[in-house]
Amino acid sequence: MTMTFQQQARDAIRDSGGRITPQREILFDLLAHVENDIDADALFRLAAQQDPNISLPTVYRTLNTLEDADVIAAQYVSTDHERKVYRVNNRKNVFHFTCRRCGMVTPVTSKLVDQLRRELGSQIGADVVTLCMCAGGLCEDCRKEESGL
Amino acid sequence: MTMTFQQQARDAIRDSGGRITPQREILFDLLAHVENDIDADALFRLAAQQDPNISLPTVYRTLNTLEDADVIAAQYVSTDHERKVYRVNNRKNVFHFTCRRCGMVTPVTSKLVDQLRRELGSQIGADVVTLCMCAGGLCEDCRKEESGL
DNA sequence: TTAACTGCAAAGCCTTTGCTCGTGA
DNA sequence: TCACGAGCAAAGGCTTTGCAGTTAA
Repeated sequence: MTMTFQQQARDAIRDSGGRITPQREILFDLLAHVENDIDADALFRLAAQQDPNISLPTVYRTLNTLEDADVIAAQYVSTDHERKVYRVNNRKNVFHFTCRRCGMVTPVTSKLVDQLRRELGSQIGADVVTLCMCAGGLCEDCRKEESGL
Repeated sequence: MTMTFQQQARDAIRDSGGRITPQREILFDLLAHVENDIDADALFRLAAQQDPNISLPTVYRTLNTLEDADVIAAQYVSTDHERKVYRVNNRKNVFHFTCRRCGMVTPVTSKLVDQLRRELGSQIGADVVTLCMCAGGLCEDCRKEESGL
């Protein structure tokens, strides 16, 4: 019996004493349909199409609430991590490679990530909930171009 | 024949058309002797002990220059990545676990990291230079305390 | 000489916070 | 009813940038 993301979100928020508002429902819906990651600003702009009065602080507050409730997870993606992105809590093994020359971002995945999470957990006795990884370097094309210089 | 970090830094900067200033020499020396990671502000305060006139923008500019030249690498450490830390380019397998409850930061290491870097490289054909990882969750003590609630 | 660097001050950028009004339960 | 959430505006915190004077090469 699977619960929709929206239901999970509502439950998690209510469980922590929070309330369900129209703005939050909009955000739950958007998050449920987001392909991969989304940052606060992009989410805000999508939400604004449905409710032009929604505010950026509301988006941030809702994202933080959902993050605290472990319904979504935050990661950094871009070359410089300059902005957080959020993701529904599944497919935690996907992370990103950013080419430092052309800036292209490639999603990558590896079974080693789960292995790493487990190893890490037993190493320090902690409960490793989030494992944020960002890889950087030269992509195949840029490597060729640089060696051709 | 090993080169000191200071020499590497000087060479890399000169190779890219940069100049060696007294401020930069101070920073090279400090970086060479830093145990693990250091953030811009901490480096700035150390440098200020040697030259009270050194400025934070100079520290940032030098760090960025060294990062561009691959002499140092930048990573994020704290729970929210709110600040970059820099590290001399070795011991790349060390990363950090931050407890989201007490905020304690534990350095961890794993052979899987190198494995992951290689797997990643062959997966996308890229040259994976940096692999920044940040783990988060509950540390052993906090886990006990939370379950005892 | 002259392009690069420095220090200062200010701007940028993302995110959070204070405050007052509104509203879900 | 009333504590929690929304919007607005402003503050925070780290990092970068514009500018005019200075300096390495």
